[in-house]
Amino acid sequence: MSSSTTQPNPKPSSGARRERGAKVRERVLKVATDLMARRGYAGTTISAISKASGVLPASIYWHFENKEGLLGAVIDRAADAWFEAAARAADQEETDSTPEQLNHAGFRYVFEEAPEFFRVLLLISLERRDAGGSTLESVKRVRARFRERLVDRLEQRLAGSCDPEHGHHVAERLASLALVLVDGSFVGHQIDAGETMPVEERYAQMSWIMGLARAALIAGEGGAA
Amino acid sequence: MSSSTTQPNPKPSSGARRERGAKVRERVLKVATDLMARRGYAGTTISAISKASGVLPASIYWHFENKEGLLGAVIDRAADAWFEAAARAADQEETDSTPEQLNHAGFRYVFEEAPEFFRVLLLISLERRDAGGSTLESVKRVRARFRERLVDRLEQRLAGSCDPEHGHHVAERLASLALVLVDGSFVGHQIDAGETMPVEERYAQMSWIMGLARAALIAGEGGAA
Amino acid sequence: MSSSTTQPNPKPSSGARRERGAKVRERVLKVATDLMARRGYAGTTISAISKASGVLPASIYWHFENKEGLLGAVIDRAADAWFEAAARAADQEETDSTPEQLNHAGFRYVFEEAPEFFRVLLLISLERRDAGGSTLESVKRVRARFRERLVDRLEQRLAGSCDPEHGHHVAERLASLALVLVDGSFVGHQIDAGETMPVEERYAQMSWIMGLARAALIAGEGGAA
Amino acid sequence: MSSSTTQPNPKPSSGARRERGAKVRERVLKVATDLMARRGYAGTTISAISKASGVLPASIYWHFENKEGLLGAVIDRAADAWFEAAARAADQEETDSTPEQLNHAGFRYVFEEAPEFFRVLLLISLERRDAGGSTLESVKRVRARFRERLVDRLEQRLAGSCDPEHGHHVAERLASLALVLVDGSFVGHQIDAGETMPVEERYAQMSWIMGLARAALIAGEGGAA
DNA sequence: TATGAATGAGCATTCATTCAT
DNA sequence: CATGAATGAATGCTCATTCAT
Repeated sequence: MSSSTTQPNPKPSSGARRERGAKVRERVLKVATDLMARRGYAGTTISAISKASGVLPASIYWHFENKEGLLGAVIDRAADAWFEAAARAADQEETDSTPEQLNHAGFRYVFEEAPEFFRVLLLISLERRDAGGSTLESVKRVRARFRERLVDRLEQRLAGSCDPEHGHHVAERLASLALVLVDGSFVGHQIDAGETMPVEERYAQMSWIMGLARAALIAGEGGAA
Repeated sequence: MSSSTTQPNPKPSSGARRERGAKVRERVLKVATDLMARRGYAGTTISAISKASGVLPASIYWHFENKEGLLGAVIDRAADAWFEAAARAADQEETDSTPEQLNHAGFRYVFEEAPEFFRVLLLISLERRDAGGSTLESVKRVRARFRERLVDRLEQRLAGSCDPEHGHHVAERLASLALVLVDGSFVGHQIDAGETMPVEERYAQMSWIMGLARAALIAGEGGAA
Repeated sequence: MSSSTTQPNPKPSSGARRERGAKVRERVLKVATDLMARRGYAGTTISAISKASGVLPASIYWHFENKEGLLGAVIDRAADAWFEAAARAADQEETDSTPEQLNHAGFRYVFEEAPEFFRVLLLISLERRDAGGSTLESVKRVRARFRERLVDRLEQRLAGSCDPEHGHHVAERLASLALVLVDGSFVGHQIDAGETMPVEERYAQMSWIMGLARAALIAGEGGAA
Repeated sequence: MSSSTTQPNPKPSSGARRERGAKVRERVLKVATDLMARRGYAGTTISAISKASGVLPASIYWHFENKEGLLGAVIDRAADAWFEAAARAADQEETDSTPEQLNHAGFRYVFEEAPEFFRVLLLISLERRDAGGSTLESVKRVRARFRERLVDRLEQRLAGSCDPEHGHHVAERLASLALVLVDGSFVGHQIDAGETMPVEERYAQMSWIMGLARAALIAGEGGAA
């Protein structure tokens, strides 16, 4: 997953050279992610990336086939970071008591420590809807995989509360809801920058709703679906 | 807010001529909204707008000072449309029974009939966060005003269910939640284009959650806030 | 001479109307002279003239056939002002005692009160050397006529000092010198804005040299020509 | 001052490649000087420079930051050429007998061989008076330095004719006069293109006046200052 | 691999000018 | 006469990209 979309010249070369090359590549990727997360794809120029990273344009083109390829790599990297955050959250899960509290660590990571990964995914998928290419597909894949993981986790948690079949259904509905809540909270947070609602409160709101929904679903009040 | 969209009669003048100008202005504005909603600000070129609208670039600059100024007009127009949708929804409200069902018409309008207004607001506020200028402020203002309206409406609806003071508090929390749900649903819908969840289902999900939250808040189970 | 080069629509019209039109024309001409004297012809745009004069571009085109025609009018006006200054200086001449002191009033007028007339002539003739058209010819004509006038005046003054034939020759050489001195002093003054040499000193320098040259020429030491 | 004109070896680098770049830069600079000297800054377009030099606009922008930056380089280059001419004239000075004859070679060089350097300095300083930026300052600096050089040279020449203190004063007055005469002669020559007065005659006139002024100043008849 | 230089298409914007009212 | 609107060519400049060293 992290071995990106396009990579024209990954010659083995001498070793130390290669390491330096990888470092340059990483620096470019970081800067590109930052810029694209703030200005979008079209608003981010190669020369801006060059200036901010100190890597000459021609060198950027040595590491990535073209701007589109660089975008692919940025997306892959964001996806990786996303799942890394999910994994990190999973490690702390043991201590959490209710399923709706899962991912507190992940939530904070995504919202506060490295929001550029989520931002870039969101922004790119809004901005490049009709620009042919695989970007939108990539984002969809990330989201689908994230959702699956969520469903699994929720299913395990619900194992004791209801029978397996019902459990799976409940897990799926909760996962969908979680996605909506995360998306909505993130967007709101990006727009108001915490002015109308601090991150912690957003998290609390989300947990609260997840709790209500879980209870309602287990009790059988499923709403419209 | 609706000032820049329609220019009734700034000067006595000839009439027919001015009218044609206003029509051109409106056509440009519509095309610009469409394009910016799909490609973002940076990705939308004046010449693309020109081609799609049939209005020459130089004429576009007669109607709008800048690309930036055009963006401002686009945002104002989107805001107007937004509140128009809200008003339209309010007219149908009488027949709805529960407060969480309010805005079904508005929801459908925004999600299906004219999603570009919401899209452009969302996209622009993500894309142009650090590009100085008033765009982000405009979007914030629209959202704040929308939220206030929601609070008012909800408060009226809750009048019978609890005492006024508590009612206001409940209305505010429900409004915040509604914003999160609308944002999240919209983003999800934009990304999956209805593949993983049809619009109706998204609306049902939202109503269901709003209902749960209302019940819980009235009962006093307020979650973390 | 003041009834300019091009004038597309001088319809007789109603009288009061015509007077207002003449005022507008004059305002445009004044602003155009100012701007062209500072930014040159190419650097002065119709819309800049419009903004500075409050006359709409379309109206400017009603008074002048095109930008080139406006330039012609500007030059004519500057020439008029130039000769007006010369005439004004001639009136005060009686009190002056030596021929080299003639034009003190004119000198001050041109250098301090209305330098834009000289400036525009100078600038345009440098700037538009190879832009076909009559501008350069106009400037040459002004200068030639000014020189003739100078020669006449000087000849009268020298009448008592030497025989007519010699007198004419001396007057011509003095006139040439005067032109060089005025040009050079003006250019220097425009560049240093009086910092290295105040206007009065420049005038004194010029008078001093004119005196030396007259004495030398009358005495028969004619230099190389 | 000569810094921006020639770029010897800022970095070790490949050599042949850089040399070609420097040549292109020089070609652009030459063409830009020519055009700006004839049409002024505003009248000289980048695409005109491109067409006349065979260098693509984008390449011009590789060598110069701006049109303004290009102008700066043009001015520096003109200043260099100016002092080069002065130096060339100084070499031939030994054979000249009187101080007023100094610079005959320089005079001819500036008036006939490479008048564009003087023209561009003159034209730009008239045209861009209120266009903020350092252009006017640059021209002032060039003129000041030129004047200092003149004063030095004249002082040496006058060493035998009068005491040092008086000599310095005389030299300063003669230098001021020389500047006026050169400016005026050049402007006149540019306007009439030698029609009313051939270059040689202008030079003779200037020498004659310088001789008269020197004699008068040494004799103590200093005019008004 | 990194660098200086080039390239051609495209960008936002302004130009001089015209026309109908 | 003045005004709002249009027009097409040009402007200064940046873009993504390539190439030779």
